[in-house]
Amino acid sequence: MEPIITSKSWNHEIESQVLRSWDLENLYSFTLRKNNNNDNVFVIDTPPPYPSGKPWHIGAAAHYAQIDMIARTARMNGNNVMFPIGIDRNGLPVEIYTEKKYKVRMRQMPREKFLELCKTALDDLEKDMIEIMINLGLSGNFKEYYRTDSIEFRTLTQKTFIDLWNKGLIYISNRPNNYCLDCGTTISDAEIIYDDLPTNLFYMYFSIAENNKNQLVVASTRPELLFACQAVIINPKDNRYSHLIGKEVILPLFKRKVPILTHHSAKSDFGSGVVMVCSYGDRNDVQVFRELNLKEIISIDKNGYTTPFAGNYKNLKLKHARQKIIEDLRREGLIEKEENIIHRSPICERSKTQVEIIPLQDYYLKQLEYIPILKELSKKLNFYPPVHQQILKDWLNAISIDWPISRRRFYGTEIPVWFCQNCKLPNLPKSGIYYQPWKEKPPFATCANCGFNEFIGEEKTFDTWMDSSITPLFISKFSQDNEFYSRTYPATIRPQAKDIIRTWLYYTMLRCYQLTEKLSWPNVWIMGYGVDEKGKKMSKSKGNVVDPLPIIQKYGADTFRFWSASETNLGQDFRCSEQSISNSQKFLSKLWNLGRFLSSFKVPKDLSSTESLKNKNLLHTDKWILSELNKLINTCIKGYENYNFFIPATSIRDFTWNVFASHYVEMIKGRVYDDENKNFQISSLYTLHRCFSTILLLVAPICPFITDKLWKTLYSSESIHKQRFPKTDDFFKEFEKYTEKIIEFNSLVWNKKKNSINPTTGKPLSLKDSTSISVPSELTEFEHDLKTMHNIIG
RNA sequence: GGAGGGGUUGUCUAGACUGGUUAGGAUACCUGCCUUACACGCAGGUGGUCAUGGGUUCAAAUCCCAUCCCCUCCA
Repeated sequence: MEPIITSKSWNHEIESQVLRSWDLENLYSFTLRKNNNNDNVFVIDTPPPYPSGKPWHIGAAAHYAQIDMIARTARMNGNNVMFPIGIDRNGLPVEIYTEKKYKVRMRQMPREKFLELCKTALDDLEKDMIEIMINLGLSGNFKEYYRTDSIEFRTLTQKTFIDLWNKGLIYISNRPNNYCLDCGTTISDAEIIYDDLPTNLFYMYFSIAENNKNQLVVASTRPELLFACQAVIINPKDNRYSHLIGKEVILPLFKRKVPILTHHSAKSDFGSGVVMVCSYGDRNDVQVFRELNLKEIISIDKNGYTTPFAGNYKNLKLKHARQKIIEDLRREGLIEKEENIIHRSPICERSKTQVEIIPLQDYYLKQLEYIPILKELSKKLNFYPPVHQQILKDWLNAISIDWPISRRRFYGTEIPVWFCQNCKLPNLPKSGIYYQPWKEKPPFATCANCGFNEFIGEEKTFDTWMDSSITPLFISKFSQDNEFYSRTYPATIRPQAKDIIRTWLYYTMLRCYQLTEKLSWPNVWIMGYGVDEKGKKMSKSKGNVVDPLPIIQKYGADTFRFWSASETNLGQDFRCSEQSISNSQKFLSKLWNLGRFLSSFKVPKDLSSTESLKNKNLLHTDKWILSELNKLINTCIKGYENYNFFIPATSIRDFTWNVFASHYVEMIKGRVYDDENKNFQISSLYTLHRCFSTILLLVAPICPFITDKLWKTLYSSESIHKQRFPKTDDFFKEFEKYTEKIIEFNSLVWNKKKNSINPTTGKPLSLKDSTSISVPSELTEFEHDLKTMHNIIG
């Protein structure tokens, strides 16, 4: 019989045909079965990726490929799988991208216009991501993919804000924040880069208040902030100054008394070991002010001028104030010495000027009081792998302030608040509608507090995590469709990357608990990140980001997916090298060619029935490989139970290539072609197909394209993705013991032939040449197949 | 500075929780082979002080302590 499959290798261009067939069959659609409580609904809280620039990250593509394996695993276990697809589109990265791409400045153009540009940029970036996800074979809901900047999503974000505000969980407060004087705006930590810059370290004389004489030397790089100094600190272990603790010093020039306190952040070996704490020279000052409960003195205004607190030095550009203060200190002999040092300074990513820290009004979501309950809930979370639970645990122990949720940014969900022009108090609208207070009139006429009728709309937007932390609510139609919500919330599993446990995972737990009093999912699956060939994290600034698209186009999605699964264990970082991706292609080729071989032979009818197995009159070689196959099924099921695709991928490859193809197929070749001996032939054909169809089923979640193509070619018109995983049986367990002996014997024969010279050709014996060797007694039951395989005579 | 993860052949990686034959695989390299599925293949081979030092043990890649180095996150 001629093989149905003729091509000698798996052509990944077939993948697009397979994709079309899935679409036509509507294979992956999700609908709740009516009034069915045994629906086995399996909800994946898919991470909505952020289109922040090109190219998309190869590690991210691998991440989504594996999330799809979770969905396919669940389906093959008989679940009704809801696999939503979303795109996260709010926030800062796209603003920066837009500014660069269109060469504009966000604050130097109409807000409306800038938002339009961001949208255009996002649409463009999003297209690429969606295309990659589809081509990767993701079995998600692309027809109704959601965007976090859609009216529906933003309405929900605003609703949750309004609800939490009404519950008293949100407050407005003045707190120090990063501020770029040059750009005239608050900036987030993400916009700060650090640079080692030369500066002067001034050793200044402070006098002890008791006698106004004993002088204490304080070293600082920021003498211009002297007037905002509220304490000097010393390391508690530094015994040079222990006699001064609790006393006061007098500030030079300003003659104000401040206390001498201890704090662990003072480094004894830096400067004189005495540090002045001003509001605010750097991040550490902020922390010390908070921890030592110091009263802040606002030193700089939004325009970069010194405040009236600077006395003689008020209303000066910070630079001028610095010059003047240093001059005066020198003139009065208050400087012991000056040193040139290199200082690690925070720099604004765009203006390249130093970032200042000034207090600004922001919104805060209460989280501190929720930490104890979240700690309890986190114990109930199943982590895959368990080791990463620690990251969440550590974070829950590290949180020290409430969450600042407002940003002075444009492309985000607007904070739905209007301030009364008269009493200045905030007024909130009813939830359920999308509001844009920066350009809209409020949906109410008078102030709830004083009755005045003029308002100013809030211009700030939310931190993007305010949006993305409610994905489990959005996908379950929270507050929209109660029936749907009650059956899809909590979700089943949250798959996500390791580096956003402190943010996405934590914020989702917090927010969903505050809104529903439930844990948003019982299972969390954590993947490591894709690093470059040298093991370093990929980043745009390093320029080592690998674009997944050309790789997928070159090798195909299944190769990419198989590589991703077989590269490293769950949760570990994985190296991305084209070499190893290209190696994965070989396995698909192997699979394809096994299929080609099998496609020459008729498929037995009762292949999938386990019952028929017992009644078959199978030969020993066949029983042996079935015992090994059963071991494989066991291993794979265990791996899939933990959503650890490394285990099935590597064990399937090993079995298929190194046991099934190399030994079993070679052993039974004689029998499958031997039409004279029907019983022997039937036994081998049955076993061949049983093994191969099982392999296809087992690897289907990892390589959905090639398996579906082979499945439909050989076994059924119904897609492999409608099938269940194979079940184990122990019928032939006793044959496992032969594996090692069989491999050993085959190796022995191959070696013997290699080391024997064929007298006519003068070359080593070919594998088809005959030889004489005795089959060991323990393998007597396999003698027929072994002799045919090796052409053993005598 | 704090926390977490890791160091196994030229390169990548399994094994470590639960100590026990020759440390498994992939790739690269070398040698032979077109053998009725596959040269994207088959067969054979070279290559390892399991980071370093110490401890526990009859026995350590594995457990304990210390040190060094790398990566990531936070400051």
